[in-house]
Amino acid sequence: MDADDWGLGAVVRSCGGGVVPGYEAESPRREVVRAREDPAEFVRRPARAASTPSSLYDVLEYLDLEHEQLQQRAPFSITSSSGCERALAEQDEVLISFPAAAASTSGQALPARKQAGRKPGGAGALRRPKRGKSKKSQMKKVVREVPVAEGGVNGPDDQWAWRKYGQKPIKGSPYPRGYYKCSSMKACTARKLVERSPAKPGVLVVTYIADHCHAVPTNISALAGTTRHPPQSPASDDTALNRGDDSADVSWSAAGADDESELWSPVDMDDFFASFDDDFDHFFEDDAIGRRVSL
DNA sequence: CGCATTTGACCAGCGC
DNA sequence: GCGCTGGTCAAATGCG
Repeated sequence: MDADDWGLGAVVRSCGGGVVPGYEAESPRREVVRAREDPAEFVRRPARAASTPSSLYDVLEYLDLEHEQLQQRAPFSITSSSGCERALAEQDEVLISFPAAAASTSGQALPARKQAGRKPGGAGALRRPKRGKSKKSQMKKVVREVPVAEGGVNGPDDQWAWRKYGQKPIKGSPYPRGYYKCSSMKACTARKLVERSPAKPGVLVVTYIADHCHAVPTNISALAGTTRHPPQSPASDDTALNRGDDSADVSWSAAGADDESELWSPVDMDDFFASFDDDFDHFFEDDAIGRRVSL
């Protein structure tokens, strides 16, 4: 693990919520602002680029803390499937709708489905029981609605390495839901659920569950092999997507459908940050937050 | 050969 | 208490 200094800090913060001595200097907000100021430079530096998602995660955590202000200032809306206040209070689940997506999903409550299903343990008699109190309800969930045009399978800012471990048709939705695990580290419990919004096929609902317990892979190219691309297996594509539902056009399959490139365009950091450029500017600099961003 | 994806089966939470 | 449904596992399969 060639943990980048910032990345490590981010991970530590992300996992434990604590602050590692020496890392606190680089606040997530500052990172975002920095990226905003010079996106090109931000992306140019591998470590920085890789830290983007962490930054956002950190920002999310920060936003959780400042949810009230956020509700009013954030360039994206935050709602919760279980009640905003409660969710924010318990850090239960947060829905983030970015402008582009919000436009098409305004007023639409997220799938907000119950957390049915067991926790770990798996199916089959051979599976480890792992009984006990379900941690699922305790896990932090970050739900994001992302326009398909704005991001790829992994979402607009997702540079983690994900491995698909399942796909299921969701009742009430013509689109199946893909289940992903962080493939960077076995011990990492971070997961991701990707599905299309039933009402808005152009919007992806990405649910991040749990935090990564490791640094973001600094070498992006190294991720190329983690999330395999278009399996080109004519059979697999169809069968996988058509089976169990009639989503014949569901080429979004995280596994990577052939026409994925049409639906999933690479993320342009400039565009990404530009969408809420000014808002963040105000948001972070506003004294109402209580802390001022020092640049 | 190694790794990711596919896919069917299983388990458990939740609603009725 | 039962059935439904979501979530996860792991064998099979395919690709690089």
